[in-house]
Amino acid sequence: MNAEATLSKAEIRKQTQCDRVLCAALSCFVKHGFHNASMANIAEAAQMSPGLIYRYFENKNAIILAIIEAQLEVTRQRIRELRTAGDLADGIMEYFDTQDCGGAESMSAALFLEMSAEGTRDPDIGRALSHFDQVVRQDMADWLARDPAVGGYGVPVETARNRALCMTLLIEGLKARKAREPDIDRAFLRVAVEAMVEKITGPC
Amino acid sequence: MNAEATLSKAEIRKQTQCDRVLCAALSCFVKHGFHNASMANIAEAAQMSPGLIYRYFENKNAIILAIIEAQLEVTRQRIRELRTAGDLADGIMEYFDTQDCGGAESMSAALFLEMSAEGTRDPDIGRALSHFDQVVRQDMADWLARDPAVGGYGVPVETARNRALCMTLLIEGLKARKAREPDIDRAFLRVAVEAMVEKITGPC
Amino acid sequence: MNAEATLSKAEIRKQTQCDRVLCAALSCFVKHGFHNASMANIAEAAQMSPGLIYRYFENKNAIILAIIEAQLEVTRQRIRELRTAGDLADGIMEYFDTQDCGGAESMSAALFLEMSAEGTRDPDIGRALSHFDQVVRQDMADWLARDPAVGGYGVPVETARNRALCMTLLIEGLKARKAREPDIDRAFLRVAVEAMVEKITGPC
Amino acid sequence: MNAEATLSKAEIRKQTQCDRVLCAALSCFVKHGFHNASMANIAEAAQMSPGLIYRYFENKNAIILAIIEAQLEVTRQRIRELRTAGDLADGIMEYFDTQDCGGAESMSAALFLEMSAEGTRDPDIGRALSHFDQVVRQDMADWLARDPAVGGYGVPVETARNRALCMTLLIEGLKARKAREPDIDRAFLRVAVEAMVEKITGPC
DNA sequence: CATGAATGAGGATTCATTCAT
DNA sequence: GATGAATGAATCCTCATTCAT
Repeated sequence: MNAEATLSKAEIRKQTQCDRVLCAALSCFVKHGFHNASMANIAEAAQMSPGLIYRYFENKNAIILAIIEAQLEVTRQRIRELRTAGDLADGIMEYFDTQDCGGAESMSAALFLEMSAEGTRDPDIGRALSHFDQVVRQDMADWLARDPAVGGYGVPVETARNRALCMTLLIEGLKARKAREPDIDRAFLRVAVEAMVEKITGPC
Repeated sequence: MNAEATLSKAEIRKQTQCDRVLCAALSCFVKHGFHNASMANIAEAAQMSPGLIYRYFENKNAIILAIIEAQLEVTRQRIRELRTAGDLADGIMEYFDTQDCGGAESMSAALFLEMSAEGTRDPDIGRALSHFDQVVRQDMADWLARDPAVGGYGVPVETARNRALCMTLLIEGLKARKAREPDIDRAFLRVAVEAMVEKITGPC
Repeated sequence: MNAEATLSKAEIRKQTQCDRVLCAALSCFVKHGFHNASMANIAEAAQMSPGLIYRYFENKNAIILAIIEAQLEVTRQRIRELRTAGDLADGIMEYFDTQDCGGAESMSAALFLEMSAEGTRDPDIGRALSHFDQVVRQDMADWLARDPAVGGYGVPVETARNRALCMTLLIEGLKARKAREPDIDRAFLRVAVEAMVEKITGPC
Repeated sequence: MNAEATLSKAEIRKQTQCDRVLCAALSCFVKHGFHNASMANIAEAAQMSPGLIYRYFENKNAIILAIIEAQLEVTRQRIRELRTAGDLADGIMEYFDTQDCGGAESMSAALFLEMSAEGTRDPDIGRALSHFDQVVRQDMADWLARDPAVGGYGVPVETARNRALCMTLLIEGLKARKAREPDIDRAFLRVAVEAMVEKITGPC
């Protein structure tokens, strides 16, 4: 019991420290980009020594891996919130608007793109992203298939996964746009999003 | 005449060398990513000494800038070809299929994403991409607005630009997918693309 | 107390390391010249890795800047010693004799000239040298103006600054000579110095 | 005769080309400093190809050597002109005022210092400077010793060489000043020069 | 003669990672 | 656990010099 409590305390500590690193790393990656953010930058942002980071993460790559994994939960939560939003177009526009909120809770569009590219080269990252997408798309499909009475769109199960893929294409298209044209006229963009959303939620 | 021929020869040489560098650089960037490809890599791929590259390009950055500009022409040409393609969905699927053809004629999806992210940090790249998008989207809009008799879709001019934005979102969404899930079931992906395309070419 | 001691230890370490770099750099600059001394040379002389130097100095330029500043103190001290020297001509001859003592405490004549030239091109160095000269010339003027009873020469204040300039011209002339003709007959040189010194300390 | 004429023509050509390089090099060295001026800079200034320079000079060092030699004549001429100047102080102030005349006929103060430092490291340059000084100082001595009736100062031969050394110290001191404090108050400087000159031309 | 493309070694600087304290 | 000094390989870029044309 005593031992267990001690261990637990240690584990909590570890978790806290990991979070601190992750949080700092995310904000550095967002600010400078993955390749230009140095471990020294991260250490400073996390208010710890560079050496200490290596107690919690094997190397720089492991940090990015952990960030991707952590994003999975954030994203699933966001999808759950999408369900309760009045309008899907609004919900999806959020992906354009909020993705680089100064805070550290979410990847910026640029970092998202950078990671996607990195996954092409680094198998670990590739796998992590693949898993991420798998889970997220299933969540989306489940939701689209759900009965409208409980906030779904009643899309037939067999189409739902395809519509989820449409959503993915749309959302990722939006992220690319956000990176390339952050000041695009929002109203104009929304019209485009609405058109696509109609197709996603519409009849087959 | 002689002088002209001499000058011309020198200019041809210069053009050839520039192309060699661009070609080599593109393949290195595609293979290793922009940040991980070193000038030494590029020099080796171009079969020249590192120093020589600097006779043709001011620095590493100038090389991607040139690549982006070169891509503009490739892309406009591709759009022109889209017009003659029987089916738009097929044409757009090409963006998924052909983007990292081993050769050096085209950016891979990953490099496209990387550049988009980079444009966020580097103003020169940002400007180049912005110009790229501007031109390409206008080309698309023009085409969508053209009369069906000449291979267009007769979309009202005022909607055409918005539909062009939809196409952009779709195409960039596809590029992200290509990077993250290169082995996705093509048929399944095509269904999604068709759905979106319908919206783009359909009635208002 | 403990914290204070720890901090102090770190600062001492930093000071020691800075000194080590400065010392090594000075000896490299003296031996090879500023432009031909590489950071690798300096690192080797300082028995550290090249990278470590950058923990203590922002770049190569910052090193000479620091050397110049350090020289200011050395020079002021030398001027103070001049006062107690029996004969000013002897004191000034020291500038010819001791300037490239093997050790690292002082710039060689050659490095002095090199820095003076460099100050023409690099504004930071220019400013550092300007400040150096300002302070040193004032010290000299103060001393010349001081009452002979306390080791001065009783030169009227209004002339003292001009006589200080004369001393500067003489000393810098000597440094140039040292660089160009290190083996000049000392006795012969001393005669010349004496002649000039007479003018500096003599009546108006 | 024909052969001789041809040879002569070739030699004239060679001389012209050498001069062009020397002129260009001097202006580059003055502008950028010896170490920062590249052969490419010089070639551009001389309006010839880099390769061609090597037909006339073995390497960069040989250029500086030739410049030093060429300066000897310029300097001797200047000394001859000094004789006719009404006032020696004025003549010497010229060394401060005209040394970096935009043109290429004369070394800037900075380049003079740089060369002096370089002579410390490069034996060839060292020898060239040594010879330069030898000749120049003898010219000065001769002049100081000459009868006032023919524009000299009638300084006893045995003192004249020493006074010439004084002049050298003064002139080189001025050059150092010019580099370090180009905007010094000229009137103030002249007072100092006058004081020293008095000693040089005065009675023993 | 003349060109200027080409070389490749060398320079300053950065940074992920380690390890003595 | 925590520090941060230390390493050293790797990066981008420059430039004196050569040589095919």
